[in-house]
Amino acid sequence: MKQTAFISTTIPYVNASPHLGHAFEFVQTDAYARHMAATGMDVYFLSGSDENSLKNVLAAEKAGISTRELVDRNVVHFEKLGAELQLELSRFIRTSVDADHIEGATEIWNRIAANGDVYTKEYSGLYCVGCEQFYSPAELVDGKCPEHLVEPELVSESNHFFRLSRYGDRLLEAIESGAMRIVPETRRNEVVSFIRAGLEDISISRSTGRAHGWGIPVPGDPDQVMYVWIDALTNYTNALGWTRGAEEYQRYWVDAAKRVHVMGKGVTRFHAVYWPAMLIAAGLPIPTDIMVHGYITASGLKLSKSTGNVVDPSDLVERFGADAVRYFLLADLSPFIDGDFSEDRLIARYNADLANALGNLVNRVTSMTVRYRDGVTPASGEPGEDERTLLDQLASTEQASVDAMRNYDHREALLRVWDLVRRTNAYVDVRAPWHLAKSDEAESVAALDTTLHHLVGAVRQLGRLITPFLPDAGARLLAIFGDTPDTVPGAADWATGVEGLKVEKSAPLFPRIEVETEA
RNA sequence: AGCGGUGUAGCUCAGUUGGUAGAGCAAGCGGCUCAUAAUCGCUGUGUCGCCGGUUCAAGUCCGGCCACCGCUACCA
Repeated sequence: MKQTAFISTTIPYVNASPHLGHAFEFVQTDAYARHMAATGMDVYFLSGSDENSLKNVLAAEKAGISTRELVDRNVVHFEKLGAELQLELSRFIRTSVDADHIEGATEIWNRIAANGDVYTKEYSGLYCVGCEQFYSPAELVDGKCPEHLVEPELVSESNHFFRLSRYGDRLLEAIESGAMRIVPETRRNEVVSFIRAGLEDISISRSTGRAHGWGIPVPGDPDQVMYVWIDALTNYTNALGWTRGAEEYQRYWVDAAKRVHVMGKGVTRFHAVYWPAMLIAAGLPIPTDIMVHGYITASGLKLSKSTGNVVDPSDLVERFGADAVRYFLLADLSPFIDGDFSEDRLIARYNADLANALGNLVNRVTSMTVRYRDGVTPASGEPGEDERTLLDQLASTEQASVDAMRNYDHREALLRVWDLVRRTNAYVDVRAPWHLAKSDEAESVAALDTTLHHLVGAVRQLGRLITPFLPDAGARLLAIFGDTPDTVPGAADWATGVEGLKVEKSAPLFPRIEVETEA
């Protein structure tokens, strides 16, 4: 029986087009999901869109269209980006459309209420009419809304509150016992100190009027709609159909070995505090892993529409391909802290690692196999010291890569895979097959056979190892040998099926990206 | 302000429990020709942010300082 796992991205607002940050989270999460699957787990990978936000309502009004229209129009860009980046999604959930989401959010609300954790309270705050949102005094600049530069009004409203204050100890226990792991450490520290400072209850509803009638109604209170905490966060379990007795919920949430949420640093608290507290209140299992990534700047500047510093990930995929974009995001950026994007860096990475190191390796190996052995991988002779060195590298690469991914460090994992790429290129030079091919002596013939056998074996393993990160490239590489990711054995059995593999000369896996140099 | 973190080769970063500073990229030199002008080997005198302390020995522990970043609630 396979172990099961659940993993999710956050669900972005769809009030604008996706930017590179969304692509980063998508690709990271996809790599984690594929890697877990590659290690034998049965994985459910969820993404979706947060459509009930007031921001969408305001964006629609500005555009002069209905909220429904805006949301339907924008969500397409996100789904399209997911497809372009080759995400292996189990589902893309839409919070304003999907009936099981609305049902699930309602049911969670009822469960929390039944647990005595919902109550009504007058909430008053400083409200900016222009922004249509409340500000805390700390957020104001000279007592004024930073956006509109007007003093906000003191507005009161009766809201439903969730007794978050009751859950501090249980959350700390979950974190400290390791039941809920927060990665990286620094985010964990932040969460712990936040909880230690004492939790206050949070408002979980808005007046229907203020929400412009957009949102999921609060059960038994038509004057209120659910606020984002319950509405958006519950998508994770709702997607699994938990209110409908769905087998998927049991399998991928309750019985799962891992329940992983991947998110940007800005929403850590909601996922590491509010959400698990609600789950505990509702009697559902809490996530096992909270993975927090950083933000991306572009050429040192914050991504922002106002500065015109926008990087459109779809455009990058179109120009450089999904492999190049995925590789840059996964190999060049830290999984945990802010990173910087520039086209130069993407191209440099692509050319150095994909085109030169790996792509050329595949090319030289296939070329030699075709030239010296008519494209049929020979049986190996007696392996020697050079082969042992190569195989040691294969074993340690496999292990290091798995260890790194266990800690969500995709950059480290790829770095280690490329150790094997380099080692394999070095092996070619040490063995110099082109010299061996010049002699008909039995010894040389056997040495060449042994060399080609190990080269094909190593390259095939590389195809398997890169597949979770670069699914398309992995598949294309393996196709050269008539393999698919499923037909390649693990590192320990690398030699299985190598003898007799037919190899055809093929076009370069990763054509170099040529940059015209300025005069 | 409180709490947490970062500051290591031109660039991006590793550096377990203290023991003569590392990787990749870039750059230079040499080799090879199977290969996408690719590849392989060799090459770094780096004040390990600054000052002081502990120690036979500190990037690695302690104190102070400087710079930058994150969190401190209903705001990605």
